[in-house]
Amino acid sequence: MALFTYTFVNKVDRKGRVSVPAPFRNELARQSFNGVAVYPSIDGSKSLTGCEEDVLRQWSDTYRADDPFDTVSTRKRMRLFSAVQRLPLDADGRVLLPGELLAHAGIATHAAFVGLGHEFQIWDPAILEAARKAEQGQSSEDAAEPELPPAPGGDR
Amino acid sequence: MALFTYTFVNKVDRKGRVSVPAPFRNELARQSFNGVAVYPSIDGSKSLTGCEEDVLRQWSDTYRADDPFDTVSTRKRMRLFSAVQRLPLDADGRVLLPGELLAHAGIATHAAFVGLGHEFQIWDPAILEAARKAEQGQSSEDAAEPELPPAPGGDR
DNA sequence: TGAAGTACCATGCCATCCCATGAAAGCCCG
DNA sequence: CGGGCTTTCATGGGATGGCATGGTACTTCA
Repeated sequence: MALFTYTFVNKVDRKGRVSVPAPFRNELARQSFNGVAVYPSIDGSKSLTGCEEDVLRQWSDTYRADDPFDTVSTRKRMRLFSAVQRLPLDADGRVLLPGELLAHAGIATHAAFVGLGHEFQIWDPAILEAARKAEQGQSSEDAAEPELPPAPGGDR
Repeated sequence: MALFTYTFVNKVDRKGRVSVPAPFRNELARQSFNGVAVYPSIDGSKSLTGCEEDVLRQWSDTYRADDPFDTVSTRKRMRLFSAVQRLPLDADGRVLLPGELLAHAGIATHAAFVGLGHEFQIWDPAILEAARKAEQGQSSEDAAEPELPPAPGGDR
């Protein structure tokens, strides 16, 4: 299974093309589909989420057991799956981000690929920076959440 | 599980390459990925932390089971994975430390590899020395903590 | 025929690979 | 016990290939 780490900032050209960072590409290459599934992040942030097709399939399987009358499940599935685009990688390892997705994430000239383990997000660098600052301020204010554990395992 | 001990000081060449100490390398060789996972230390010190990639994989596997709508999980994963870089070892047992990581740790010409058991840290030798001194002064003040044993010599 | 999208080609930088050097430690054999 | 040989490491430099990026030609559909 893929493992995405680190944050890479690449340039978006006039046509909306971006190079997917080579380490991410290598992870994606382990699957059959030569590309990436991208959709607006569901955590409400101004960003996109990218992952392998397999991850979506796995989630779909867990929802399959839901009661067909469960409207919450339906709403979640709509939010999750209805906007997913499968973007193929070109010969040079780039994807073409549709204007719709670029607009959602507020991306203009640069895109930050942020590794989140089994998936990753795509941000406008400035917006990402602002979100990080906000997060930091918040966690030091409310002090409800303890600092990230230095040891593996920790507080999950 | 790997066990990292002792402190080694190695040189960083003009390209940013450093030899990982052979004893550390032998510990890392027990896993499948021939490399190290490195990230800015979470304790806030001007240093980097290195560990096995397998540890990251374990973390990622446990997070994968989380509900995609769990925003807390997403925030945690952002903090965990977005700054972790997986550095491959070259044929001579060296890694290339990216400029960003070098800058964070204030490393210029030399890097001190400090064994911490299941993980290790990478410091600029001078900053490490200063941190040890500061620690010593502090612990002699409150006298709660026993003295940190004086580090056995610097560069081999 | 024009515009948009797609495939292909070109370039420059940087990381990776490969080889060489030197020092130190361990080993073998006398 | 001692001397020489071999191996392991750390370190340096040069060359090659990958990767990010920009541009051009071609195709497709309106």
